[in-house]
Amino acid sequence: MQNEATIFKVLSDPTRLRLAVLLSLHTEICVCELAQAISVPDFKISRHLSIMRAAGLVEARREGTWMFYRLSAARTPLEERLLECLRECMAGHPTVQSDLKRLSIATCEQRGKKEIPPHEKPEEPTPGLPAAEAAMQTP
Amino acid sequence: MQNEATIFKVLSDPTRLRLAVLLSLHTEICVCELAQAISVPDFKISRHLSIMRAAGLVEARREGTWMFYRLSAARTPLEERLLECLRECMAGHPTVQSDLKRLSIATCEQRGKKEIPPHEKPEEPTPGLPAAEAAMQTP
DNA sequence: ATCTTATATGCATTGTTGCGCAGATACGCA
DNA sequence: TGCGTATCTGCGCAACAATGCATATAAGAT
Repeated sequence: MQNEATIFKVLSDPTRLRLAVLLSLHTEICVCELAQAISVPDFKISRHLSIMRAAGLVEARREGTWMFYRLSAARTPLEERLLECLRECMAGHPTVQSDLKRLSIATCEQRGKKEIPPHEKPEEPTPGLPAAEAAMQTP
Repeated sequence: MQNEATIFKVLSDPTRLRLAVLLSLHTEICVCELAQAISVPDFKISRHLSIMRAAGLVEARREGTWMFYRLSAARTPLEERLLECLRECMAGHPTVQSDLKRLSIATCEQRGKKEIPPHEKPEEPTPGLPAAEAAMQTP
C-alpha cells in the first residue's frame, strides 16, 4: 500500500506533475529543455527528476553532457492507468499548454546559444517571486 | 495545477488512500466502521476524513451520532478517472481486501450491545465489483 | 438535568518536504 | 592538461504534515 501511496506522492508536487505530463506527451526530454519548459532553475528540475527516478517513474539516458529522461514502462495496472490519466486529462490544461509551447522553442544545444547574445538571455525573475509561477496559477 | 496536485496529495497518504478505496467500493460508511476496517484510532480517521473533505473528495451526512462519509461526485475528468482507478486497480490489493473483511464485520456498537442497531446496517459490496469480499484470501 | 457513545479538534512533538545556494561531478573539446 | 557546459548533490532553513493525547462538541437515551 505504501508503494501505491508513493506514486501519488510523487505526483502531488505541481512541478513533478508538470514534468510527468510533459514526459507523457513526448518520448524523451533533456533536463535543460524541461527547465526551460517549466521556467524553473535546472537544479530544481534535476532534484525532482531524481525523486521521480527513485520512485521508478522515470528513467534516464545519458548522451554526452545531456541527460534525457523518459517515463519508464508502467509496472502495475495502477501505474498504467495513472499515466493514461495524465496524458488524457492533463494535456489540455492551460499550464501544460504553456509548458508545451515553451518546450517547443527550447533548446540546449550550442547553436541555440550562438544565436542569442549573452546579454539577451532571459532575465531572472525577481528573487522574491518567480513571475512565471505567479502568472501561471490556473483555475 | 495546484488543484490537480492537491488531489494527488490527498491520496498520497496510505491511510487516506485506503479510506478512498473503501469509500469507492461502498456507497457510504460511518467513521467507527472505517476505524475498525483500517484498524486505526478513530480520531485519526476523523482527521484524515476532514482533510479529504476539505479537498472536496468526500462529503458527510449526519445520522444521529454517526457521521456517514461517501465520495463526492467527480468534478473534473481527472477526478473521475482517478476514482475509477481506485475502484478498478486497488480493489484486489491485499490490504484493501483485509480492510474489506474487517469492514464487513464492523459495527458501531463496540461493546455491550451485540445486536444490529436501529439504523440499517452497512451495504453490501458494490454491484459492479461482486467478488471483492468473497474472493478474500489473505496472501 | 446527567450519562454514554460517536465524532471532531487544540496542542505539542516529531518527521518530512521543498527551496536556494554553493560546490561537486561528468562529459566533450582543444 | 585545463576550460566550458550540463547535471547532480550536500547543507541549512523554513514550512508543512502526521501523530498521540486530552479535551470539546453533538446527539440520543435515561
